Amino acid sequence: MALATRERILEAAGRALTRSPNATIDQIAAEARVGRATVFRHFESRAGLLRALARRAVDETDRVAREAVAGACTATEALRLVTRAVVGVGDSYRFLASAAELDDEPEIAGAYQRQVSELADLVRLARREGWIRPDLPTAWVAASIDGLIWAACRAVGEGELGLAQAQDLVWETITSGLSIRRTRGF
Amino acid sequence: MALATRERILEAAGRALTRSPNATIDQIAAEARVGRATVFRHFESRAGLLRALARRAVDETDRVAREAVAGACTATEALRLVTRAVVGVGDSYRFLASAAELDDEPEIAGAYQRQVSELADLVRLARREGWIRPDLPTAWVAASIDGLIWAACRAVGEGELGLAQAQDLVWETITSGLSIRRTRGF
DNA sequence: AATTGATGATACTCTAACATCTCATTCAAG
DNA sequence: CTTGAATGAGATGTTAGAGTATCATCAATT
Repeated sequence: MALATRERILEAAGRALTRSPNATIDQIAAEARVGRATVFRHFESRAGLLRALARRAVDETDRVAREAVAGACTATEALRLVTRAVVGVGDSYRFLASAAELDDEPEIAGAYQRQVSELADLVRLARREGWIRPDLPTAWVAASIDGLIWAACRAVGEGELGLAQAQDLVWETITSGLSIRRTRGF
Repeated sequence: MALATRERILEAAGRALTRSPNATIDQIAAEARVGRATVFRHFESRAGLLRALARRAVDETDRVAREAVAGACTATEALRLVTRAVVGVGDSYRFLASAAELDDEPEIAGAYQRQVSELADLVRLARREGWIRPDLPTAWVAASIDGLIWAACRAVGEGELGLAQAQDLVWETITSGLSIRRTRGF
């Protein structure tokens, strides 16, 4: 049952670290209903566990994002699908936000940078398709999409919104904003 | 010069904790160009320092938000001014995002809850004025404004955007979203 | 010049959490 | 039933960082 145990520990670590980013090995072990020693049998150290967990989140995000891009004809459609997909797996990487230790991990930090810049690339393509407002800098468009995805993941995690609802709302907001449309801005 | 020193330590702590949320007292003291002992002369403990810093951020945010509300005739205008104002002081509370220790401080956690619910109140009022899209839940509107404010503060902190520019962009995005307007959405 | 208060440097203690090790137990496979 | 791998429990070592205490120094006031 080695694999199942490892998986249980990772899931428990995700939950525990989302609740409190400084969760100790003891707390994680308790959350996984596992002896503390067992955690060290599966992961060389706390840092190793964090690394594995982060790698998992990055990989899963990459996977669903690539699937989404593959299923889209236009960059705009890809952006929509990627956004939906990332909100969908957001739970698995919410803990990353406050995992300060991971800044020292070049692999993880690099992967995050890559994902952000891939999002910016997508934005640039959508801009060429004429879908992005020309008056908004690409950096801001990417940043605000990121911000809205985070807001949605948090709201889902807090139980304020359902997942499907949150996925719809994020794209609606990206597309049209929060205020009612007028023929001319107020 | 006790006051000036205390202030120096608080500012340095803000910088250090924004960089790395688990910054040690030594690192904070070094950042403030101050002896480690001096930190303990001004703050009873690390938790006390964190508390003081958080209180400061909460108070400053409250102050500028109230000023903004006072200077507005409509709830919609108040929402706009509050958003600008909070982005303006965002630097002083960026460290709060990853300060896990503060979840245990009822005073701070409560103040944050209050601010969030005050934002929701403002959203409800703006909704009555007919400015908020009726199809979006209030919780989501508040959450996404929060998310966009965070995105703006981060972008400013990273040097990707200027402060004034970020303040404009946040409101533009809240109002109209990121895509070009069409008479009928696609 | 003497006094006072704030500071810096340093040495020290203490604790929480990491990490290792041992041993008894469990449980599935043969 | 036996065997062996995985586990749980707990004892032990180790270290980083919090917090305390002391003393010399410096600057401002008198």
